[in-house]
Amino acid sequence: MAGRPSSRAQVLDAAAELVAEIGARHLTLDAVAARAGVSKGGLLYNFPSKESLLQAMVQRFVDRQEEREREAMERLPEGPNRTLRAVLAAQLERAPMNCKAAHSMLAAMAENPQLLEPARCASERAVAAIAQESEAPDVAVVLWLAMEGLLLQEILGTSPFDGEQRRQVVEAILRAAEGK
Amino acid sequence: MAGRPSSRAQVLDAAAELVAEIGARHLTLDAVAARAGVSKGGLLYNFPSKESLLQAMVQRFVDRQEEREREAMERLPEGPNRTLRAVLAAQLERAPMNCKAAHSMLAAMAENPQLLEPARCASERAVAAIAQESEAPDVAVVLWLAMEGLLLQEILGTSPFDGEQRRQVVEAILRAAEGK
DNA sequence: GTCTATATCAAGATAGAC
DNA sequence: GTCTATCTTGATATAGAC
Repeated sequence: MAGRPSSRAQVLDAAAELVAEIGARHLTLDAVAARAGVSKGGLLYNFPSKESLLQAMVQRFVDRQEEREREAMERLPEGPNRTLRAVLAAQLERAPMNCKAAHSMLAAMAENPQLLEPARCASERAVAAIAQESEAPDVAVVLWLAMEGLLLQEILGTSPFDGEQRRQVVEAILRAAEGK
Repeated sequence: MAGRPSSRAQVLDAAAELVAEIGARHLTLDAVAARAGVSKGGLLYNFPSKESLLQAMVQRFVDRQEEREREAMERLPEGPNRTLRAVLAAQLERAPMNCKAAHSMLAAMAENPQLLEPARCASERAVAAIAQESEAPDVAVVLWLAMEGLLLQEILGTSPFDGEQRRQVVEAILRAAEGK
């Protein structure tokens, strides 16, 4: 499935970057090809249709997200809400605006809302794991939702927080997850 | 600015409904005109460009949201976090899937991310009001974020909750806002 | 103020050479 | 596996009648 790095990775990166810059509706195969440094023909060899490109973008985003969560899980000390803290750390502790990849979701949504199904399933898995391990499942899920809210707002560009405010909010979420 | 009801309201309703059904990228002027029962020429008389239509959609969404918040504010008893509770009630206590109007945001975002600026400003106002009245501003903002997360996930179609789970989460958020 | 054309162009996808 | 055409459609916007 992920054989040679080839142009595939380049194309997926280019597409994700472009959405953030020009809006999901203007994400054209021409623009993606140009940005990725391949021709439209070459692009369509790897992804036979625009939908298949968007599908791959969503899948890669979900895969990477879960990988970051596993990594965070391993380096975190034991304690209550370990999974929750891992998910929060994995998603929150990156530069606010460094979430270009997340724009993949918007492009997919704009083309065909059903393409986001893999993301919905990933959320289901995350919430199930978080709720199961927690002594206060409701609180844990609310904290997970707050993180999602912050991230989604940043993707949409509607976050009302400046850098310092964001830092404070993130702190508050993480603190609550530690049970303080 | 909002002179006669004319076709404007019909058009805005039709457009918002359509996004949810066919995806932001397929929201065409033809489709909007057909759904609204006007011709494309008639549509373009009211909204001289697609962007101006989307701009109006965003503005109306924001206005209605703040209006609901004011209404909720009036009917809520005094007590701690009154503004927060009003905002939460206004946004959460409607049918989960009855948020067609919210899809206006996605259509605008897909066309031009800058069109969401009025929404960002509205969030800024909301957060400022919520934080100012609260004795624990950080907690209040986290709860607001959780609500935003739930709503945005529902708009995107990535919410992992079924009806009963959603009810529970909403309960948990509202309870926390009451300081319990 | 609303309609019916129609000009114009952008974008997805195909065909076939290299 | 990547490229350069090219076909075809669909969508924005304009012009001008009613």
